[in-house]
Amino acid sequence: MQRENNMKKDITTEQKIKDAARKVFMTKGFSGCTTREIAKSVGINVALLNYYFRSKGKLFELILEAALSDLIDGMVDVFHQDKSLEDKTRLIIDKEFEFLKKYPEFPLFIHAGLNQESDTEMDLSSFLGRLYKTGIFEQCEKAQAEGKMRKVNMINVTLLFMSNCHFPIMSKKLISGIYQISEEEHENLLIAHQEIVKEMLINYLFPNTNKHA
Amino acid sequence: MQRENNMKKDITTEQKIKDAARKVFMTKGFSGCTTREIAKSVGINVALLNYYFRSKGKLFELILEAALSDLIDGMVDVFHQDKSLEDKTRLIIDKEFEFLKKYPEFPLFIHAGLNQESDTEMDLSSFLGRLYKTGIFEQCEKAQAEGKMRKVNMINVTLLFMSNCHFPIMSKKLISGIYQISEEEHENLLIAHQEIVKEMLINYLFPNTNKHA
DNA sequence: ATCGTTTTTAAACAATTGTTTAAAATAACT
DNA sequence: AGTTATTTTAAACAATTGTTTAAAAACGAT
Repeated sequence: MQRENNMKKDITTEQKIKDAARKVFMTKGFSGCTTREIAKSVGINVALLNYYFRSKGKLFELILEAALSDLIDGMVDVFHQDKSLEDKTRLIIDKEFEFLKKYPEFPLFIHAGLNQESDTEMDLSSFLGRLYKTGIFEQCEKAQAEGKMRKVNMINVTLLFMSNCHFPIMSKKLISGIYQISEEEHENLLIAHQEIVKEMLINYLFPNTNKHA
Repeated sequence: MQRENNMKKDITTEQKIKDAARKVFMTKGFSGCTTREIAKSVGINVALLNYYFRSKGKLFELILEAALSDLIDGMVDVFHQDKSLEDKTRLIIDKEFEFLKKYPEFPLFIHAGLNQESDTEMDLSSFLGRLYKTGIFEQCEKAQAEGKMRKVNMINVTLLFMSNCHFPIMSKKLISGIYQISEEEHENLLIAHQEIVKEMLINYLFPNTNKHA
């Protein structure tokens, strides 16, 4: 009965901790930060952190799982719409770039987080069901059977999308470090890249409907 | 004069530490491991670690820099050859996949490592020169002027290559977790993906010379 | 063998870590 | 009001952290 009755300060302490933990974990990683750091950023005592969540690890697991859920949510939102696969492709790339520009630490956090967990392997199987329910796989199968979409395994398709959306964001330091470009130049780079990825993926996945140039 | 005279046990202690540190840092990250853990894996005392390298941070910086150098080396090797851009494309993708399958932690280590350094921002400018000296940029410029290569900024090209080679490897846990596939299935997935990436990038970058299907 | 240098170790350092305990403050309920 | 349950805190906990100090061991040259 911790959640039901907080109408006044509609942001509960538990939620405040989660928010702060998310921010800190995202930027510094699990072992890169301390519980005291999180507590301080909320303005509470360290012990309160273990009062709500049992341990640092449990809290981290919670944040990571929520982040993964957000990731799937973004895809599900688009898949669920009544649009052509080409439109969905453009839409999902735009949404992904927009989201990731806002939270650039997201991809690195996810992957580093999944590799950190030595004890409990996180169960990701539930996410597949949510994707299935959008009907995206059937839509692709149908398009592939009709020759409108290239016959590529859906896991490979997923990989193509994620690779070309997530990596450009997470490689900011490497790319701008090697090519010696400013913050602003990197932003423009990403804007251009977003269009490149859209065209490349559409050309590759739907070659027949898009013979141009 | 630490290096010159070790003909007997041709692997010096300093090098043994570096090797062990590389392995540990790669899999656990900077703050995910301890100096004692590294020392133990070498079979030496902790103090010896600070005797050769001044601190944990210094050692990490060294390892990270070496890894980045390896990354560039792989590209330089291919760029330097006397081959068509299409051939170089295929070659570099094959090499990259081969290398990354051997060291799957590599991409995550690089990016997490670059984001860790709060104190000293690593200088990556030297790498650009090594790429320039291969003549790859001129070769691309010429091909672009002749209409043989799509007019895309070279940084975007770099991004396309790295995205599609590095991300598939580093996302292993996420992908095989969501799609519930085994180790072996993931290996096959990567083998298929390698070909997909090759075809997609060549089709996109060299559209005129490769109109097929 | 002996002396000086380099390499390696054991031990200790102070600081920080995640977590727990017990008490205080706040809120809820009657 | 008073009593109970919930929330929050201060303090302490044992363990671990990166690093240093001083001594020992191994080595090289004479």
